[in-house]
Amino acid sequence: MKLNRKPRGEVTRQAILEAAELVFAEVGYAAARLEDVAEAVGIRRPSIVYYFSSKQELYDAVEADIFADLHAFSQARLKQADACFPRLIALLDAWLDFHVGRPSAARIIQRLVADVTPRQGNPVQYSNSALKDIEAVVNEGVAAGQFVDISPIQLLNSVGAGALFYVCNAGQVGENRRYDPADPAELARFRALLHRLAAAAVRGDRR
Amino acid sequence: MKLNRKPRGEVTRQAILEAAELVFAEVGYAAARLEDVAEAVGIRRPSIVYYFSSKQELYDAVEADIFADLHAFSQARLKQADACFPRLIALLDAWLDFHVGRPSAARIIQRLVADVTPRQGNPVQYSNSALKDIEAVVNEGVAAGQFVDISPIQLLNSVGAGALFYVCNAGQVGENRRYDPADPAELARFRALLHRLAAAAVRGDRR
DNA sequence: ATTATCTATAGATCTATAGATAATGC
DNA sequence: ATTATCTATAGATCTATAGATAATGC
Repeated sequence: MKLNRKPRGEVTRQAILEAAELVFAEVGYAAARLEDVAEAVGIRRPSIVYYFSSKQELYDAVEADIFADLHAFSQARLKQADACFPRLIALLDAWLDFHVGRPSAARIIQRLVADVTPRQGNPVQYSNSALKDIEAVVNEGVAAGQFVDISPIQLLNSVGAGALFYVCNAGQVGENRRYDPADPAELARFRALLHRLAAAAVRGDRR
Repeated sequence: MKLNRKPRGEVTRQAILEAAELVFAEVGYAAARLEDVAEAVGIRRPSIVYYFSSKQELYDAVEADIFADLHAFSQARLKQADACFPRLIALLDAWLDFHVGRPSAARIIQRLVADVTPRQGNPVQYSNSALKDIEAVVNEGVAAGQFVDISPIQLLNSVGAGALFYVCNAGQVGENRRYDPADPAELARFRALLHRLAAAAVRGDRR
């Protein structure tokens, strides 16, 4: 049989995927040049086609990879929390840590949100797992009577958006406001802020 | 004298600016085609050059216009509030209402945040006014001892990001989660949520 | 033999530019 | 005369494709 389809090329394939993520993140799909991806990998541009038959297919693979990893990362964190609110915090922390550790993923998602018609017809083809993650956690809390009645999407758009902005905006706010999102003190401060916001979002106004 | 530089062409110039904002918002700078801008205006592509000498210059004009309008809109709202917290709310509401009323502007800013090196060297060339607006309001509240000690940029990245996401994400969350950001009930709910978050952000954890 | 990578080039697309022409206002 | 718009085209870029060639593993 000739089904052993995991030979040496797998290394190249993975290298292309990683390089492509960086390039797409930096300049976006349209401005991204396969030439740059190839150069980063150390191969010639047409060799990419051996693994990904088109630019779109390569981009799709990158996006699919990001959301698969984000989902797996989130689920691992969620396993460590039982109660409703700690689970929400665990998910938000997972997103924050994921994006801080992989800013290229954050930028790609940030661009995805900006697009009017992403994924041609099915905008959540790859992102659906993340949406379902937060829906599950929020609905669970609401059902248990521990959260006020809040829409998961509204929570996503407010508190959830924070992790992306925190990572993407670091170098965008001008020379004198620039910060390092991975700096422990800076990150701890932002995390504490997000936790306070999450509490305010689901526990209602208790002032 | 021949300095009366505001003739009939002004109408065309404005039309180009508006059409360009829509096109850039929809697909981003690189994928935007001047052909589409021209078509929307009802002129031929090369005529654009009579008003804007290059694609980049046209884009810059769009971005400058957006931030100038956002700043003016914000200042008008801020005039109506005196106390520190109401001023913060006034600013956040201004941003929310501005983006809801002009989603193309929201998308362009959303893309701006995703870019790694926007504005080639000076990323805040046009956005600085917005950053200064929120800095002023936050620092004012902190100085008056009415807000906890919070970084304006962290507030921007958390609560401030919400307005953009709320507008941009409306059609991106899948068929069954889609919403209309301009729907009064939906908007009122989101606004109330943002207000709660703003309170939690600046007033600290008072539970 | 199969897998992986390369050279060379066709084809598509878009911006920018040159230069002609039409419309408008004194 | 000045202002505004058009036609036609050069030039730059990038992706996709065809087809050759090299490297690897039985």
